[in-house]
Amino acid sequence: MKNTKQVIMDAAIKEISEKGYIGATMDGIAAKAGVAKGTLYYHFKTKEELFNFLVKEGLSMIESDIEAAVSKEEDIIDKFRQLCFMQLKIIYDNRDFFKVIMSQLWGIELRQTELREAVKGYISYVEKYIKEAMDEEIINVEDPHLLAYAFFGIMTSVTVYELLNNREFNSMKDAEKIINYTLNGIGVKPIYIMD
Amino acid sequence: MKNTKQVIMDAAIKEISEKGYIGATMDGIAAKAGVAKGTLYYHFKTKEELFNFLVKEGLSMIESDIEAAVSKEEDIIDKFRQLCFMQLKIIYDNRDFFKVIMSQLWGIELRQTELREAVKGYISYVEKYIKEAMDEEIINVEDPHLLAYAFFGIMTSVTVYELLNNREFNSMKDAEKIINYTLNGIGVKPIYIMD
DNA sequence: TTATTTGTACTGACCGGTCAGTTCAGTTTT
DNA sequence: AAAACTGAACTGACCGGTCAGTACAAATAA
Repeated sequence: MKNTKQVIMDAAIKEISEKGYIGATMDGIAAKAGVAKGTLYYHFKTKEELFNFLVKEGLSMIESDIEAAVSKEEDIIDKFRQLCFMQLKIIYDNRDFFKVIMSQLWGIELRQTELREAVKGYISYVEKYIKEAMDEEIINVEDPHLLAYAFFGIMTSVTVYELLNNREFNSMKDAEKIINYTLNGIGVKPIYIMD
Repeated sequence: MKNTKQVIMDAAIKEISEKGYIGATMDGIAAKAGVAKGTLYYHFKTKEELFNFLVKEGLSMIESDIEAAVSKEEDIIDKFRQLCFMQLKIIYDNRDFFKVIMSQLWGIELRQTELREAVKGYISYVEKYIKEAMDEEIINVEDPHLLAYAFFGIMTSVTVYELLNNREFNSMKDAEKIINYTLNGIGVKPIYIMD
């Protein structure tokens, strides 16, 4: 039998990804988890606590997965490639979790501002690699901070893409395309805009 | 005196951008609009109807604004530049509306699947321009469909960026950078990943 | 024994939606 | 001109359903 806390968290991710934080009900989560409502409150004091725990767990899991894959590579180009690829893969594999993040990123409630801080931390982590790649002259960007966000945006689009076309995202192949666009751009020849 | 329906819609955008659709209350919207709750129901049958109306209005407003700016340009390069720039500008200028869209894009409720269809339509509209730019050999992409989504993702990141750094996004300057990355890429030299 | 889980029943705050009534700028009647 | 009427816009108290969280006695697992 699986760990109850984990079962509850998976159910919560599913429920919240479908209905949003407020729309998700504790009864619904209990039903999806196949446990009694009391069990939820045995493991988590409140709905809010369940949510915060789930976010923290999920993000740190993702970060360590990426770290593991990236640090394994020796070559800096391979590292950067891995970073891009792993992000796409993990987001695709954890679509529901990512939907939870995306849907809860925008408001002014405490849980949302806290979530944003957590995401900010994650983006900084990516930025670190961008800077590293810059130092090694693999890539060349004027504003690595802005780029880290643009990067995050591209990742987002994967989930949007899959959601809007409900066709399976071919992570291997499509990741390759996106990495290619990112590195080489889409312009036929360099075009400098406005100055 | 301003049009009441418009006042209500502005208030609703503000409220929903802060609390999400379910978190937003009709009482809260009424308070923000400075009208009685009954007035809301005089103009809109239900909360859902108010939301749908607001989304439809907002998206079509954005599309026509972009269309106006883009079609004004003669040169195809200028058109593409305008498309990029206008998207960034409009999203930045209508942050709250965009937050509403982003927070409601993810669930399985009817209003959410409908919203996704609307956004899908908008992305197709952008894709049309990408294809046009391809035909004119301004840009070169293997998969314009995927690119249109990546494009959408980059736009997203603008709002995330501003939200996470609560610093003003310098739309003119930062849009330029993003357009530049998009066209030229960030790679120092072409790198072909995995094959 | 102790920790965990169950299921039922309950509470009370909150919120979408209702509706009887108000306000008031016109319009018609006398 | 004064009185009576109309209808669109608006008001806010109220009702009914929903749901987070509580309570707890009994069962099961470790």
